[in-house]
Amino acid sequence: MPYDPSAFPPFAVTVDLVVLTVRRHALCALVVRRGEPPYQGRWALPGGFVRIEEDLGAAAARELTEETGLRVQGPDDLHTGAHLEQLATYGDPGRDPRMRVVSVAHLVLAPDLPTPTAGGDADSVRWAPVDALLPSGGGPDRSGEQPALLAFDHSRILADGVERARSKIEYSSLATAFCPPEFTVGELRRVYEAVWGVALDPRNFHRKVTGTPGFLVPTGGTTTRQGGRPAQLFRAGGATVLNPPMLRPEV
Amino acid sequence: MPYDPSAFPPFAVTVDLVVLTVRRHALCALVVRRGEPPYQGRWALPGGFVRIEEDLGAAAARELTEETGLRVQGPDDLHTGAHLEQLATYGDPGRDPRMRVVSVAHLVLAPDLPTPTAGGDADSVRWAPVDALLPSGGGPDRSGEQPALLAFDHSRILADGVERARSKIEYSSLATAFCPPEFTVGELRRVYEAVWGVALDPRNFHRKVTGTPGFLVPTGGTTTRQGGRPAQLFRAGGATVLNPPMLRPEV
DNA sequence: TCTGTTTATCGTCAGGCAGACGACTATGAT
DNA sequence: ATCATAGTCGTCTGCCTGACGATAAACAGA
Repeated sequence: MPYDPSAFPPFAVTVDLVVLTVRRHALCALVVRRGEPPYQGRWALPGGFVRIEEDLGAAAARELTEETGLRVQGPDDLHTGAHLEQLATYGDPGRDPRMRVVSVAHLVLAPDLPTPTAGGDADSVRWAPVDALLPSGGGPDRSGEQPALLAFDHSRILADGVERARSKIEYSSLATAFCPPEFTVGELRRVYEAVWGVALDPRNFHRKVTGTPGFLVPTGGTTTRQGGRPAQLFRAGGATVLNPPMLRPEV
Repeated sequence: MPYDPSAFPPFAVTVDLVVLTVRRHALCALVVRRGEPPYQGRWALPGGFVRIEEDLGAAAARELTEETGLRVQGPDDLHTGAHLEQLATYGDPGRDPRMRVVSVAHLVLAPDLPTPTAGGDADSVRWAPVDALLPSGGGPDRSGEQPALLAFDHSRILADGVERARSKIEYSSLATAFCPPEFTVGELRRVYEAVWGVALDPRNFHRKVTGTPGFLVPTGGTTTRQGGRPAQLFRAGGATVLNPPMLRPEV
């Protein structure tokens, strides 16, 4: 196809955000309530248009800050900000009834936060457990599937983001992105348990994470904020890949 | 940000294709020679504009067929066509000097083919070993890095696609997408060796792949097309994930 | 025909790692 | 003081993998 600059079809390009955190032993996603049609009053993923001179990742980081006040992890503050990565792009011609919109979805993993009411109005943005947003999260049996709870194709995007997070903490140290800068082995285990929805053996988990070089770095301090015996505090180490991986239990 | 349909910035949306195959023990990518500026005469990944009423995956499949004659694996012909999946989206404002182009890159894994001269003119499209296209394929030492050989940011896209293929054959049965419909264990092993650039022990490899349920299904036939003792022929089984995975050797 | 070469396939053995689970430690709550 | 809670250290067993020996079945060439 010869190049014809005057003939390219114009698209709207947006970023949508799957922002995940762990609150009260549950994996939660950030959702905003739509104030206008279509899907008025329904919950949706945060997002917005990409500006004409803006990189995709920068647009995602900007939308994140605008809607939640979260900052993205930079090269400096390696253990404070949230982790952001591109997830996938959704461009079905019918996904937005108004016009042709191609949305570059991004995945954000953030530690638990007081409450996400930074940019927009307070009660139109909130954390929702993903189990409530994706009812058929279980097996491959899709019979009796409920209609999607989220606007547009956002249920699909959320499901893809959750699955990415679930698989990525297997072979990377990304689970620490859900934790505060200093955390205990038990807190990290509860992250895995919430994201995977399973119970893990505390002893085997402790052996695995403390035995993986570069995963955890002890800070020297201890804490009893979880009750029980004081636990050592750790920071995330420099390792980004876990080899061998921490496989989630089957069945 | 309130929605304003008359104010969204218009983008051009394209698909770019990382088409990989294994030829003569080497991982090769499909490249086309550019006939017009910018980057006239340079090699680039195949691709083109997404049509205004066309899904992203459909656009990728269409471009693939137009430029190579390859057909994508459908639900019917499960073992003939090529595997296609979305790779990532590249939208840096400066990636195309002419205008703002957002490219949704796709990854295609195809069996070795006679020659890819279906659509365009013959000598402007060819298979090139990825080692030649990505000289610094080795370690993290990026000093003395050569300028990119491919046009635009296509070297980056190709590198991402190659890395995706290398990691994905670890934990999925996708390596069979590089093989003809019927293949031997040795041929499958040579695929792994070419993609990873390593030598694998034939005995351990044979034990692993034949012992993974659902990976390979014997057809009953044998072949000597590789020389030596006749080898059993297999088809790809129904399994898509390999558990435990086939980890590539370290070091 | 015999021998060497190539590829395929089966076995053996030792080390590493994960799951199951016992035992002990150090806090706070009652 | 006792209990409940959570953390940490060990043990044992079975599975998987890497290293490698041995055999089998074809072809090429002397």
